[in-house]
Amino acid sequence: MLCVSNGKAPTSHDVARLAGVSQSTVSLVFRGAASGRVGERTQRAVLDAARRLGFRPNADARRLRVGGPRMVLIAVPDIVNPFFARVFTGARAAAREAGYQVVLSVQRDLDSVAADVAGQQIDAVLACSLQDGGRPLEEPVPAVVLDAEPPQGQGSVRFDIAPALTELVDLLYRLGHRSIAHLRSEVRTATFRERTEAVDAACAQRGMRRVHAASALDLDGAREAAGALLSSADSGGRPSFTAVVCDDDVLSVGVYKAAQARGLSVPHDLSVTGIDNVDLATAVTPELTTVDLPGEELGATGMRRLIARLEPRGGAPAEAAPDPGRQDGESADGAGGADSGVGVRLPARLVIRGSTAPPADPAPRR
Amino acid sequence: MLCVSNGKAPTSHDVARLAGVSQSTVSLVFRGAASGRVGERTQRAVLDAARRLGFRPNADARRLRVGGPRMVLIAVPDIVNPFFARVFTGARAAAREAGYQVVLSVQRDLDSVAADVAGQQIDAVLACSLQDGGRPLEEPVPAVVLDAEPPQGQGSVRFDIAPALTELVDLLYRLGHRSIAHLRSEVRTATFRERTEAVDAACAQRGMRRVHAASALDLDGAREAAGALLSSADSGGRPSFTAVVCDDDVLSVGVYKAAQARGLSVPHDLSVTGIDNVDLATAVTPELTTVDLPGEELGATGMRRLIARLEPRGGAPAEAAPDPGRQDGESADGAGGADSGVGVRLPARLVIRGSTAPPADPAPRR
DNA sequence: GTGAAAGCGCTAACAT
DNA sequence: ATGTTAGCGCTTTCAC
Repeated sequence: MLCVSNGKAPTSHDVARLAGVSQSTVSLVFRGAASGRVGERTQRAVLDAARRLGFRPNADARRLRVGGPRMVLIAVPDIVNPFFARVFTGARAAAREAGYQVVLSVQRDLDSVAADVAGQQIDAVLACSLQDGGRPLEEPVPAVVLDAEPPQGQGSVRFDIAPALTELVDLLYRLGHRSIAHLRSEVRTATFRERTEAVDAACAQRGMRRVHAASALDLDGAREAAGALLSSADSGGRPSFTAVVCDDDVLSVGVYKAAQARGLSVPHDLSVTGIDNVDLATAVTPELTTVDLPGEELGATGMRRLIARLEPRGGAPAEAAPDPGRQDGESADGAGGADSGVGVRLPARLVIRGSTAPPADPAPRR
Repeated sequence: MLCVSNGKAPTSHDVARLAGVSQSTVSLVFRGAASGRVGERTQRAVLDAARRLGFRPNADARRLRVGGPRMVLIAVPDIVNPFFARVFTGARAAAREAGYQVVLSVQRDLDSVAADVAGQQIDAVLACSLQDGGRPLEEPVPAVVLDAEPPQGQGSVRFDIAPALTELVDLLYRLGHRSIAHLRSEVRTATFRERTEAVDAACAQRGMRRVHAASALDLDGAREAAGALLSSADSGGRPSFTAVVCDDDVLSVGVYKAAQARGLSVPHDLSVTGIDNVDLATAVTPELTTVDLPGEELGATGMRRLIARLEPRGGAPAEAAPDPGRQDGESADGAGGADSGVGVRLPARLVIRGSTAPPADPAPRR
């Protein structure tokens, strides 16, 4: 390719000059609007010149002119985590369906997300599972948060996890468990606080004993935490509890591992449960009783709500107030335009599998 | 917020008018270049007017003027698959380190990727695991492909998987296995063809018998395929092989499940191996002997090579040929500028865990 | 300290 | 069938 190498990328003007045509002809050819308007020979000449220069139309200039499709940014803390990947997938599908472009931002703190928003032409933000305590996003960008406390009047979609967790504790109770452990996540977000509250409440209501431990959300951390938990024995070298309720499927697998290392069998010696229902849950033996969290649906629902806010009414409101100098006074309240029902909850569903069973007899086994 | 609602987004001009200043002052304020140049009062007035109008600077216009940071697009077929997520993560990290922005494209076919490339201002493409047979990307965008046949002179980074697989088969051989099954992926990409070739060659070399089956890359498909494989029994209701080599960890879990359903114990009755070394591999019992595929490293290496091609030399070549009319003649060869060593291979490593053991005695167990 | 003016590369009327 | 022209919204000298 003919490398101009004067440091700047070739423009349609350069192509026009090389091809011996005007710049607008180049534009016509590259937009595909050339059929019937530009001659065969000319088109070929343009394409040829473009190839030789390595010309690529400047997308920024094009968008500045025509106004590109709307873009929404989806922020998740960790795309390797299958749960977030599913949320992203669901949100992305809903966005595309509505004709929106999607950009992904993998970022833990809100400030970095804000930077990404400023750097690109973002029309709205869908933020998943952000740490508590962040301010909303000082920019006036419509946003909805997923799986987190709604920062202001921002709109949120979360799981309604308490009923399923109550049901889960009740299942354990009916199986005969009277003392359980709760392996919690160290992460301090709203959803995990809610899980703790739900488990605590359900136990209290049934008069069940309950001990705690917290762990990082990975296999190694979970194994370690679970090991410590199981070692806190009191009755003849066996733990004081007969079931472990975990905040996440990964934690449950850690418990499996720790139990196994101690010669405890799941579910015979120890019942275990998780939350999430990822692939792991059916890969392990016995398969894990868990609470299904439909991630795709969370993402899709959030995205639909966000888009609904972006497109105020059914049609385009033909009313125009061409006087831009008018005042409105009140700007303190509802900067984002609070719509009805800020804060939707999606049902979580208990999935019963083989990891829960009646507790073993006091007689030591093995 | 004072909603102008004439259909168009407010511009810096609108803000200027409302604030009673000139447009360039608004620009100064919004770039933060205002300190010492614009008065306190004026700044406040500008910010205020902006807030009331809901003004957000147009990123496209800004980039058109200033020339934004370079962007590279990373294309993967499925972001929920943890392997691709890891590749993306590695590539993204390498890109950011070099000051590049990253956009993700989750797309199976190359044409959709091309559309994404055209829609945004993309300077380069990193494409992972694309289906065979696609043309390179007709646009003159520098690209490198990951885990796939390099389409042209495009540059590629792949795993060198054959040595580890040979080592794996050899391990099985030394443990006493003489007849194995190979559970392959249905997906017909270069990497899976190579896996088959490596396994076949290693078996042939050692005079081991080998049967085949193919499966979709998910748990259900794998369970089914593995079930069929195990049912193809010949000697007293037991399969004719004593080990199953799988193209992917997920397939291995399917074999675990199918074996379990038939009362076969892993590794006692059946040795099983995988490829990938995802979380699943250590979650199952016994832990899976597998071939580790460092996804992050694949992504990072590919991205570094791509960026190296984007930045030709150490410094900026001050030489300028201001005559744009000059010809160069040859454009047929090396359109992308083939650099040394198109086609890097990253080592894959055998990880031995508990799922491989000597085959059981002919005497039926259980 | 603030404003006027010249583009960035492209598109879309409107001429020719 | 092709060329001319006027911007899109912003940044950035250079005057005042």
